[in-house]
Amino acid sequence: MAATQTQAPTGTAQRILDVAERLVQERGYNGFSYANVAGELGITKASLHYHFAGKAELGEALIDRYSARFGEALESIDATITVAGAKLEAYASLYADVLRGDRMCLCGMLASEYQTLPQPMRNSVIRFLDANTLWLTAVLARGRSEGTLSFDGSPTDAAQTVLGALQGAMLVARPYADPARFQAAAAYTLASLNGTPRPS
Amino acid sequence: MAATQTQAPTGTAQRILDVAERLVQERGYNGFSYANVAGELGITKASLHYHFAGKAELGEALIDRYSARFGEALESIDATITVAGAKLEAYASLYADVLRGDRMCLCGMLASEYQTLPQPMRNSVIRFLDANTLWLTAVLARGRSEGTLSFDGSPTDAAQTVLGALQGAMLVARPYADPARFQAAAAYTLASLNGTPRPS
DNA sequence: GTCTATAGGCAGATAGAC
DNA sequence: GTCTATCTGCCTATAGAC
Repeated sequence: MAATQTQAPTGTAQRILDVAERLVQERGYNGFSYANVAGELGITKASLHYHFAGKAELGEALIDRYSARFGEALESIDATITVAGAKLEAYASLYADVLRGDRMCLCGMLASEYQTLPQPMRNSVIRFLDANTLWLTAVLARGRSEGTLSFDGSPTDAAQTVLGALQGAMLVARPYADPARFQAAAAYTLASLNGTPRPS
Repeated sequence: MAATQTQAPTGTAQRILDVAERLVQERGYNGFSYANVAGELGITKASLHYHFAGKAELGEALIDRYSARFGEALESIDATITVAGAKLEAYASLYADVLRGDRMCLCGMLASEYQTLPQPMRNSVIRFLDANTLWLTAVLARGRSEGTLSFDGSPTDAAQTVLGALQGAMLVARPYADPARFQAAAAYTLASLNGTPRPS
């Protein structure tokens, strides 16, 4: 806990992660290079290798930090919102915030490149998707048992559907640079979970 | 119409497109190279440049052929299926077929890489998405006016939601190499459009 | 239409000075 | 921690022979 860092508010490693994260979200893991990151930070490629052994290690650190931050956001939702439907809206707005910066979800982007990723990065992507699915599953199950949400089938299937629908809504909204397109799809998806059970 | 081609059932250009298409669907536009394609076909990179001036032109040809084939599939659905709900199921099964080959939709993959694509490819991706949205919009509007489908809001919003949900379902199913994951999400999405109007 | 040969550039990565 | 210098390899692309 010693404050050996007096000059910089954030260390170099953090700034590297910040720039690389944005580049991956915008261009993909196969669409950015060490030269891009170094150029933006005004340092050399060699310096990057001091902080992250290689591109694969940087990529792994990227996902782990992103997952941790996302996990905190989910905990924050759980701590401040009790109604299931409102939790889902807060969840969707996390995605909307990402899209507003013309970015794709980091792990949605990496999911598209999954087959080209080094194994450690694959594992981290799966962990992110699993964590999100689990959180959504819990919210959906709770909401249905409380009678505020309504859907057929298992909560897990519904959770996977919601996760996919939000990721896909970002995917197709980005070429149009139109956040409203995401908003409409997100609202539509969540609306299908509201209300009383459908008549059979 | 002269049959100057006697040996090969399909020309070299077609086989280049076949291989490149699969590679882009599996690995993305930034994840494949001329060397990959040439290697699989047993020809040289230089030969590729005879058929396609550059990677950008190959990419454009890829999308245009894919869009044409997809358009034919949609026409086939229109010609053989009359019920809106069944049309949507047939549409979803087009995606399921793609996913079964461990592939992403070509244009879903390219949508993720949109910001790195040359302009002509961007235009072609947009055309694909627009064509799909238009087709879905017509099916959804017809289904609702006939009373076989039920949804709130504009048919266009619903169409964009369905398109995103299916693309996203492929996106998140692929890391798990689990087509059932897509099937569940697709079924769930389409089911939300069925039945009688929800009670308010 | 396919080849060999090669250009010119950028990729990720390393050694070693400061 | 950051630098210069350099390596090796792959990338897209072209010229020109066959």
